[in-house]
Amino acid sequence: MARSSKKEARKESIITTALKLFSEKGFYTTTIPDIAEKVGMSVGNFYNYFSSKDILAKELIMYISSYLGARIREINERPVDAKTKIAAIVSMYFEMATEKPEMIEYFLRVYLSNREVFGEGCEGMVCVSPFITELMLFFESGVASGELRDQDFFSAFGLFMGYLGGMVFLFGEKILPEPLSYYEASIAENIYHALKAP
Amino acid sequence: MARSSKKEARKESIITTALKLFSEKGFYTTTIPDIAEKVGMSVGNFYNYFSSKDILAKELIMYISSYLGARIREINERPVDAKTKIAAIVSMYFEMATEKPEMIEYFLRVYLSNREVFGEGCEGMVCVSPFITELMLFFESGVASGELRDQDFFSAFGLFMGYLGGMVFLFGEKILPEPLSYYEASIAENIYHALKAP
Amino acid sequence: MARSSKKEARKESIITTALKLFSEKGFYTTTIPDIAEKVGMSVGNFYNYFSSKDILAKELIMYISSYLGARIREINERPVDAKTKIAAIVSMYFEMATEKPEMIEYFLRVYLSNREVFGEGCEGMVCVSPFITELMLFFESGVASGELRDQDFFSAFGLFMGYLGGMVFLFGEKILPEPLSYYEASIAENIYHALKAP
Amino acid sequence: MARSSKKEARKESIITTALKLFSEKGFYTTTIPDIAEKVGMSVGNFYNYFSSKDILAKELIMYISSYLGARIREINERPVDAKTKIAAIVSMYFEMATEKPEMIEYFLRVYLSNREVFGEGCEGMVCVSPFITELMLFFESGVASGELRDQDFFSAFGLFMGYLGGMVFLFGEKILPEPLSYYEASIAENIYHALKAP
DNA sequence: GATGAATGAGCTTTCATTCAT
DNA sequence: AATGAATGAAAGCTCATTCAT
Repeated sequence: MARSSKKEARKESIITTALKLFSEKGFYTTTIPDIAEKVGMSVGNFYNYFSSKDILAKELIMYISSYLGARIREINERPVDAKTKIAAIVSMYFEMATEKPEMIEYFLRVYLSNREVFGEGCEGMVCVSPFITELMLFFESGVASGELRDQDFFSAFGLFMGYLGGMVFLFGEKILPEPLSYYEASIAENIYHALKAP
Repeated sequence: MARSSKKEARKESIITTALKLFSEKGFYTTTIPDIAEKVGMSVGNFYNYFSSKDILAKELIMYISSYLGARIREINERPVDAKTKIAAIVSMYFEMATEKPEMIEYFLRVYLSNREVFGEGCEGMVCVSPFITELMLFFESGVASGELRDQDFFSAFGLFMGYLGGMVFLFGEKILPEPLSYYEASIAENIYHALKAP
Repeated sequence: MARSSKKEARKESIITTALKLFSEKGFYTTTIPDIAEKVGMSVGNFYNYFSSKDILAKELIMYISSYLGARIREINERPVDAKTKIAAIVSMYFEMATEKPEMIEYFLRVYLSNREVFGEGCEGMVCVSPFITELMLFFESGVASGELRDQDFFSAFGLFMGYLGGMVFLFGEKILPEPLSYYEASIAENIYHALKAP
Repeated sequence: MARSSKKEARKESIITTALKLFSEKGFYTTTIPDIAEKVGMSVGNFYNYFSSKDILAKELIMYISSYLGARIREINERPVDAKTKIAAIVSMYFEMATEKPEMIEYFLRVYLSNREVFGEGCEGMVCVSPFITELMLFFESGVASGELRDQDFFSAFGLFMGYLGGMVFLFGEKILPEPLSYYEASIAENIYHALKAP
């Protein structure tokens, strides 16, 4: 147990480090030696944990998707109306982008932009399904309760993810004159207006 | 004159080809030999037109930004209300994404996701300003005429670009069950609801 | 005693497995982890039995040579003429190549083709002497009895081993249209004609 | 023309060098840097001539097979009897093994012993057919003229190649007490006895 | 005796870029 | 303006071997 838990910890450590490096420097400009060195491990040993760079990348996106999915699920389960949930999701997303920017940056800059890497094994949205599923549940329950307009799911999903992603991009590029939290309220409002039932 | 116009044509040909390759295969997986070969030119000669791969990448994004900016300007100049303009912009954007996907894909997958490359020379939004400027003009005139709510520009900009970009991503990943045009109306409506004055 | 016999069994198990893997996949493309895994043993423990990959290789060839030598000795001891012995040797060799191909394949593909590995410790024919010695005895007794022409030993030895080895190669490459046994008679005849006294 | 002939010369130089190194040190223990250095070329440039180590290996065996085939064809065309041709082939083979040992050593130690490498692209005997074809022609014409016994081709082929190969092996291992030429006559005689019509 | 994580040197291959022609 | 051979640094990955447990 000491054995396996130590190995588990080391694996976790690679995940954290790789996430940081990939999201900061990009997938192709981050090398395995970079990662190994920052973890404090030999290059050879890295491959005892992940059998290739691509496989590491795929495990990372699944890790992130589960994490994000869990955060949204938690919001979904609250006994509040859709408007409040929207605000909570925006707030949570921006908080993550501010405090753990690696995750969202990885999602936006590595996962979405490097098809070649996530090709096989991540067809469609498999690698990202926990997160999408939760968003779908949120939307459907809002429609069911009559709060949200019954529209195509992808129109709604694109709005949510594109909008939030776009803001985080602008933030990451240091283009926004204010911190993300500054925009929270107006964005939540915009989304609510866009989705609410007439 | 014949001289320089031939050179200009050759340069244009590199731009077109590189755009296609970068947007299809990504920046790092496209090599200079790839580009040169497809243009029908030697590798050495390529460097007579662009002094490095990075510089080519930067010229490309400026080329795209000008093109997109011009298309929006043309819409801005029409004597119609903001709601109609929104519909026209969405329509134009999706038409481009469908017919000349290279441009928008390049913007989303190469420009937005490879900081390292566009670092110096494209600080802030310089490389993309023609396009942003036009969007800003659209928004300001809508506010001035009382049609749109007076809100932070970036909240509005992020909505526009993030939303449209997100949809094109989903389309590019072949996740959308319908063609982009199918979503046009509902997306324009969502944007209008999000931005309109109360 | 239980101890050491268990160790002996484990060592035998490594030998058998390594023989199979080396002869199938080649020396350099077979790794110690490959062997250890197939034996059901840890990599570290492997080194308690053989102190290096090269040493394992050398022990294998000696193991094979002893085995082959013993089979020929047994034929040598039969009270029959040289012609019959030739047939018996050919038959035994092909039978082995058909039923335990590892041994002969190892001899042909690993031992004969990887000098670097068998360099020191196997100079000349030390690692293979039991087998050669027996063949020499066969030849000398045939000459002594007047059945075989008195010629240079190596001319005769090369004929024997080269011919049989060549056929097994062709067989291993699946080039022979028939099973080895099909050629047995004509090959024994060819060898006999080549060696017999005028 | 100057261009391409210079490139051709450089390619020839790689072939010669690689042949020497592979046959001396083995396929896996010879590295691309080894080859490049000995040719006086950068590692990168090597790949402008051969797109992989495996492909180099395959081109080498075809090069050798053509060469050997041509030498045998020349003998086949002489207006002499089969016995004389056998002597000529043995002599030619041993001369090559003595003066250009790389070729025959490569054939024996690299081609015959590294299936993995010559797998696809060299199925059956495609990579070696010019040489085999000539030997087949020799044999068939000997049978047609009534000089040689009509037997299975592979029995005869294995005798020829195995025997000669075996001798060269012994020679390469420095096991033969005499130079190859010493054995020439007796070997040609053995082969003739083995193959001749009764 | 047994484990398997860890090391580190080295391998094949790639590619932006240069430069003699 | 045009060619493409040449460079060299660096990348991803492998593997025999060691060693703390």
